[in-house]
Amino acid sequence: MACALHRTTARILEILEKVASFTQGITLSELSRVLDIPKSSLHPLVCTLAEKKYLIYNNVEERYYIGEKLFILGNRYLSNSDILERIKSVLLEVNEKTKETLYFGVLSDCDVLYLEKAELHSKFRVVSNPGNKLPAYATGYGKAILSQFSPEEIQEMYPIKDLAPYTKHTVKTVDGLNEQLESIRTCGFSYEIEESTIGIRCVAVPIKVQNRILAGVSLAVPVFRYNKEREELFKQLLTDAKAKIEKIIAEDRRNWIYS
Amino acid sequence: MACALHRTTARILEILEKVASFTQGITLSELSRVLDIPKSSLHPLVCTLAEKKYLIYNNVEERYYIGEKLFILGNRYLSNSDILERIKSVLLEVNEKTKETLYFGVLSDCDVLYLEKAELHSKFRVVSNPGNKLPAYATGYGKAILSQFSPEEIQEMYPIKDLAPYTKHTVKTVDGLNEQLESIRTCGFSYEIEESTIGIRCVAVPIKVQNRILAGVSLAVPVFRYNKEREELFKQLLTDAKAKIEKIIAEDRRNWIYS
DNA sequence: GAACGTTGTTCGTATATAGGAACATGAAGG
DNA sequence: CCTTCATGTTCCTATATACGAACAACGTTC
Repeated sequence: MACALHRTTARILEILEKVASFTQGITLSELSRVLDIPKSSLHPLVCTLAEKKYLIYNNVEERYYIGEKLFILGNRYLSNSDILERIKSVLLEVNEKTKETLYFGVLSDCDVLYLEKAELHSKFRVVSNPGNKLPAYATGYGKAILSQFSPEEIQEMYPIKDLAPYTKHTVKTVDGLNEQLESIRTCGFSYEIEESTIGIRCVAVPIKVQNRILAGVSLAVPVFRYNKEREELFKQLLTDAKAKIEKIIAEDRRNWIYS
Repeated sequence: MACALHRTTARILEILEKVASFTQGITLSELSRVLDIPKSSLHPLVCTLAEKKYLIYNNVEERYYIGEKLFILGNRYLSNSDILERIKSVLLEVNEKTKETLYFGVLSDCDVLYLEKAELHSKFRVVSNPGNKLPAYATGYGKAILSQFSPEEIQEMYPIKDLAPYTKHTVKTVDGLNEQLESIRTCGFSYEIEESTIGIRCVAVPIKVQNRILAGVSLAVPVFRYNKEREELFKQLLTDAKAKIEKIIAEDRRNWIYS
């Protein structure tokens, strides 16, 4: 796939992303400034985006918001493949047995992207929701996914020595991260103690396909419901879920290894 | 908002939508044919879309799939506004009391768009999922939303006399639909009996803001769990939920009426 | 193995679009 | 009331992009 980048296309995507990042909406002029694109160039673009409902233009406050069409298309990403549906049912099984929250996600650049979540309706704080990203090094299954990379590759991914701390328990250095990854490689499990969310611990496993780690499954538990016996149960259920999910992905006709 | 449409922007959106509609992926040439756009014009566009992860290009099968970025942006549509979060918690309350599935959605063109859903993990067939669209006339809360329009306006929305049947119980004519809408206007509730999904009945209420119906809430029940006593409970809970949701939306600073 | 199909890719120019400058509008400030 | 600072909108042309045609690389078919 040879790649001739296209300025206008890149701009449209920038517009969508920028508007989405402004929760309270953004005016045309403001958008022109932050993207460094002339207003007159932006104008027909945002008009078309609004016309097609990718953006919403609020006339009275003269601000653009993200539109419903992105929501509709975005959800196709999951519903197009029944794989994720089946993966979710595996998560639900574990959820029923443990009453704890399960996550399934993949690596997306240096972050981890939540795809599916299985939880009971709880009043507790949530770690995250599908569609969100968190730094891979700050999450249990993020580290599980990272564990496929050598210390050198990790160094490349994080050129700066110090990792931005997500909570006060987040691993702070690349060296520290590499130590943890080594331990994951030997025992097969990844642990996280309040590194992404205060009050929450995680146990996670990597999901391998064709000997490459593509995804991870994590079980998140409030610290006060965590103990050694339950940890054993979690690990057993996760090992079971891991096998099922790897089977689901392996059976799929679609090629998961692309470059 | 004056509108000068932009061809390239419209094309990019067409590409995204078309690729999303092909579950099993689509090749560049195929895309060129269905969109009637030259391959050479498409090429830099899809390259950029793939580069930015709005599409995924599978090298080995030479097919484009919908990418993760759309999923990420799409979910912002919901999470950007805490309104929907709060609306969902209202749905969850009703769900806990009834153990039945709740939907919240809005009108999108002539269809109804599911935004939120509250359900127990059940083995039952699902009516739909957030992000999906169904014909408004085939669903309980779709008809609740439609009930704000006069028979003349409905005629305009559905120029053809016969409505495409979704199931064998779907209302078949515009006149029949108008009769149902009249009854909704008088009693305040909308009923659906296996019109969108065989085996499922719905009771729904319209959500009014500034005297305009903007959305609807629906409670979906398997037919065998439906009876007159429960219907009374459903109607009472829905009336309660309706008031809460209308209050949530009314308190919001954001203008929900834009044109 | 030659002929035809498919795929993606490249190139040059005809054409559509980008963007500076100017304009219309309204709100805030002196 | 005039000025200043926002907003969105329009116009014209320099410029970037679209697209036909030709190409390369595979797979099938006869």
